[in-house]
Amino acid sequence: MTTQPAFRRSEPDARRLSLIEACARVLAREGIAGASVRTIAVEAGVSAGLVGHYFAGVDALIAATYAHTGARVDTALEAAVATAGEDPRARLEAFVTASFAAPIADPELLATWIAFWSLVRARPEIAALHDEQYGGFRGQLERLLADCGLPAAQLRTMAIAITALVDGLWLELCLSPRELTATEAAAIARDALARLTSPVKATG
Amino acid sequence: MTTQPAFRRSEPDARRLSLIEACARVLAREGIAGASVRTIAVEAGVSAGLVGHYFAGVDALIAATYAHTGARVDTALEAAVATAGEDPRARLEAFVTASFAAPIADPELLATWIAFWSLVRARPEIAALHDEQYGGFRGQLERLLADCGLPAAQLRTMAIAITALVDGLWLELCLSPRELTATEAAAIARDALARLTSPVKATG
DNA sequence: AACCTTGTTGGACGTTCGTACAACAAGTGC
DNA sequence: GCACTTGTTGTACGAACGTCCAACAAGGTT
Repeated sequence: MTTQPAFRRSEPDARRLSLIEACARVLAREGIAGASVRTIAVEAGVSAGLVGHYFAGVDALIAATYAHTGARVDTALEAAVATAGEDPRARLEAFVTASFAAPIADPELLATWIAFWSLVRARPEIAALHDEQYGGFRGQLERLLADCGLPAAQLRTMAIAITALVDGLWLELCLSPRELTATEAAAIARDALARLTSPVKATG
Repeated sequence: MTTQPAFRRSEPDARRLSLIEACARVLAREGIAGASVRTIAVEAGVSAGLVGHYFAGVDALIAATYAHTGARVDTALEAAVATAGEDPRARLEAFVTASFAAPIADPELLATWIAFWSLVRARPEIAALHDEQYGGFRGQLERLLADCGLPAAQLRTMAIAITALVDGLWLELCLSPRELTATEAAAIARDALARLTSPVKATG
């Protein structure tokens, strides 16, 4: 197919990364069912044996892909918050709505997430990785909420609620983008955020 | 292992059901990676060939398991609403919090859901099944919200928000029950529901 | 220029996969 | 009690799987 030499040597980190990216593409295209060592190796343009050289198995590669993708998400979230300026309220809103725009609102991400979730129950060390990622998201949200003046006693509860809202919207957006558009999802999240964080009115 | 005859004939529907239940158990125990025709057949106590007799493949079996489990969820939700009595508000709250108690808050359900989600992107007919299940949930929620006097213009938006909230909480509850208990998830959902459905206060 | 380290290949191995099919047995109608 | 239908088994087959490893080549060292 190419006139190049049979293989080119890469720096270990670059090769690791190319395998991770290939894994993400395969997961997006064929789902976890098609994510075999061979398929991923072909996608990355390397031999099958090389995958085993860098990762203990497909599970470890999926975990690494999740970690890498999670880091990209974190970066995007931080960038969104930074762009929002100084107003705490604007920063909170930017954080919440960033999940419904590129690069986070991406079906390719969902494929990685689902593949990872499918490993959580059977693998304690993978469950720990999930807890870490989820806890980081919630922690950052708690900080933004505190900056908005939310009482400390409500921080955890409110952060969990907003995280659930964002995750649920994001999931549905990625699963059936024909039923729910990114614009609408963002609008719903903005409105729900306003309602959730406004003081409760007495019932009756 | 048994002194019974080599096989016992079952009614087709009963056999189908036993295969579906076996599939759910395998998904819960080993994840989608372990859900092969052979494994499921052993779990159901039948030969491997019989699975092919009832389902076109593992994907079709997973789809049937999803449909069956979804129907069980619908039944549980209807029962919760019926138990709540006549007050529209109580009925709405019962519907929302039912997801955080048996039989819905069950990691075994999550395994089925994740396996199903992993097929959505690559299979249009499975995506349609998801849209149907999700639409049914949201439709029922819209009816309950309408009974509570919510303006028609807000029905869709509010139902999507609440569905996302419930899904997100349920997902997190099933993924890491050590971090989030069912009781806390239900309390959060109740509180968030109250805030979401209370009139917005003018920003000041 | 000879050498060493190591990323990389390609093929071999045993296992498990999905599928197909002939043989068999449990009901059912007569 | 005999034929017929059909749910069910057991086996066999090719394809794809994960894993291993000897051989090879690229890049750095001396």
